[in-house]
Amino acid sequence: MASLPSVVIGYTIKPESEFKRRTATFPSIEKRNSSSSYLEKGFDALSLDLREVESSTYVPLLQKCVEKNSFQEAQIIHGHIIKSGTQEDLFVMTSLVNVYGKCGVMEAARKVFDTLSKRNVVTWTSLMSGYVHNSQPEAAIHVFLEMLENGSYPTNYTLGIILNTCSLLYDVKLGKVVHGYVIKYGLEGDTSVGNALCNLYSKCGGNLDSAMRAFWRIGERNVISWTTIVSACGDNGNSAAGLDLFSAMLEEGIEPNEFILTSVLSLCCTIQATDLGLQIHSLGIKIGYESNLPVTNSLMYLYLKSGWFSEAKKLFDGLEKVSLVTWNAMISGYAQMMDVAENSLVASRNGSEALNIFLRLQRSGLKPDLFTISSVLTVCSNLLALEQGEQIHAQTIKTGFLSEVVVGTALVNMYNKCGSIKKASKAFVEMPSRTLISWTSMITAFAQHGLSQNALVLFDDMRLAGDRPNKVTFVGVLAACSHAGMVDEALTYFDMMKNDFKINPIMDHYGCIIDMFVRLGRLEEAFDFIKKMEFEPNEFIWSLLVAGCRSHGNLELGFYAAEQLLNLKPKDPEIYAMLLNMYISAERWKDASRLRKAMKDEKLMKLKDWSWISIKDKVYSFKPDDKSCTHHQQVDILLRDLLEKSRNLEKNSETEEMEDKETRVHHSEKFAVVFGLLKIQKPAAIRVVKSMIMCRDCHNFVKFVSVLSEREIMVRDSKRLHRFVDGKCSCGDFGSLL
DNA sequence: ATAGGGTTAG
Repeated sequence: MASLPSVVIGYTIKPESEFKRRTATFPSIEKRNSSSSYLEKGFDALSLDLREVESSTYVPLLQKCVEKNSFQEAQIIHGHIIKSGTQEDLFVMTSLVNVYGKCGVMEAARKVFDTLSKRNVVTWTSLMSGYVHNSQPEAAIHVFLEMLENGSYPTNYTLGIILNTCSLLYDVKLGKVVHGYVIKYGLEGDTSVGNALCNLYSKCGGNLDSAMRAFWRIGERNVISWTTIVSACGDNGNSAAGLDLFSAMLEEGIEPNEFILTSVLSLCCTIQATDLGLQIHSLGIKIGYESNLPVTNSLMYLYLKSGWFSEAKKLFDGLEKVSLVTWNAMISGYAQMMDVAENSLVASRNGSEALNIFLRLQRSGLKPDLFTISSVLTVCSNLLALEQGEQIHAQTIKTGFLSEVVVGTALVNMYNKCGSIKKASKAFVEMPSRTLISWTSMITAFAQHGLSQNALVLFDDMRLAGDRPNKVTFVGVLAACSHAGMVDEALTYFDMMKNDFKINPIMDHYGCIIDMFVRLGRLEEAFDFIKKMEFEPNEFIWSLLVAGCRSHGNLELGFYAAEQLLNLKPKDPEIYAMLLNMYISAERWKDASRLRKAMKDEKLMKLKDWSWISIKDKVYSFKPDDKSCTHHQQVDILLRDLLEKSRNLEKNSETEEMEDKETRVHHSEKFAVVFGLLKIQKPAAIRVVKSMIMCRDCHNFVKFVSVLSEREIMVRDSKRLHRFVDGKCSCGDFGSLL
């Protein structure tokens, strides 16, 4: 490879006078028309009668094989060609090289090529194209050099392929050398060269402007040019520009095909331009792509991302054939729905459904790819289904997607969310390469587990590795400082983010700082910081302050913050319950009973309390005071026993509440945790997901159980993850609690 | 006869 540029330069450098920006004249290439009745009937090479085929039919027949991607049929036609003595026909043999390459069998393509007694530039170009098509850019370059040595001159098509080879190699430098050659020969306006240049600059230059320049220099932009620039916009984070270009294309009267429709729909998906997507859907129907699979897949992604689940399901049900992308769309769609589900029961159903679809996909005989795996791992993290996640991990070791960054990052997240920081960091260390997102995931994981020092060291490593942190990375870094109470460091990083990296703080950054002050009991400073924010504090910010004020006994500020919460979410039963508990612990009985009456009148007493626990491949869900579960009696006995023991232990420190503990309704997580104790063998941890925030009583209870049972217990509630070990919770008792 | 496409992680 090292010698390559000089060879290319050696080839291109000629006396100045020879260039003069002439339009290249290429050796004229004979054109030939052919037609055949076989093609109209739709053909099947297996039933071809050799005697009926004329040599002029071979080329279109082989063309059909390319469309059908049928290596087998191409081989049969190859047999016919040999028997009929047509193997000296350059057109036919070039087609054959092309077909074999397109079917992914480069050995066959090369073999045919090597037997040829004469070749022209199209034959060489076809072979190169085959190597590019099969991700063997080095081989393509090699063929190019061979071609030059053989005295053939490249055409615009050859140069296009060479430029695509440069894209595959991420070799912009070599690409620019070729670009120079293109300019000298005045070929920038050529469609295939221009398309390839546009592709080169967007794919590996990361330079949308250069891509745009190349695009607008094309004399006759075809639908491929437009597709290239439209997806370039998407790749470079300017989806809106891509959508504008698409309408510009329509105005130029160029008819869209399935490729540009899918590209443009994917842009709609990234910026959630659902309305525009709808219009494109109807356009697609109008011009005959209603049952086109890739277009339908893209529409499904769009609708699922927009939460239009029934539309997506309609499309899915209407499909006669599905592809892996279809399954992936459905799985990632269900995974996304988990995040926005109204309660955790719905979320768990979505998760189970996603895993179900994963099973159906595998039964259908298709092989999952890296996108499938990363989606399924995300589902496992949301379900806290460590066992399932580990199984997928094991499966991935076999299928070989483990080296993919996307999969590695999904593994880090899965292990982290399931509470296993050791396995998360093992997965991280084993990744062959890392992206900004991988680093960020691991930094955040360390921060969440209270391993602040590790998080900050990793942040330095990341910068040493040359990756630039973004706003999410800083959320992790600030969370690490907050957890460790490192006030000076936190403020330094906060300034570094703003000044050195020019990142404007988002709500989450303020959240970390405020959380830090709150944990330290520096409530006034927390409040000052809230007042300094350039936007209105959200629910998360106020609930941090409420939690801190309760723990540190600043009632006045606490009630103020709770009021702000109620302003933001006026009818939220969770906030009312929290306020009620605050009145009770402040012994403001009058306020408490007034509030309780208001809650009854407004029907705000009903909390959406669900918990669930995932064991093996099943998800078990629980309601408050649940008597419906399968092992109700055993759960009930053990729960009573544990409650009894915990009461004895804390008898003295207990503050009397209005409700009688004997008759009170128990929240769902108690049942889920006890069920876990019964069903999950030691020493495995117990992982429970809960739909609302934990209350103090349950928090204390689980702390106690973690001591008594000597088990690690995790409860992920609607606000944060609580990890109980030896009677201590990772939230440091500063998590917002009811 | 040679050129192009869709999903993705915090």
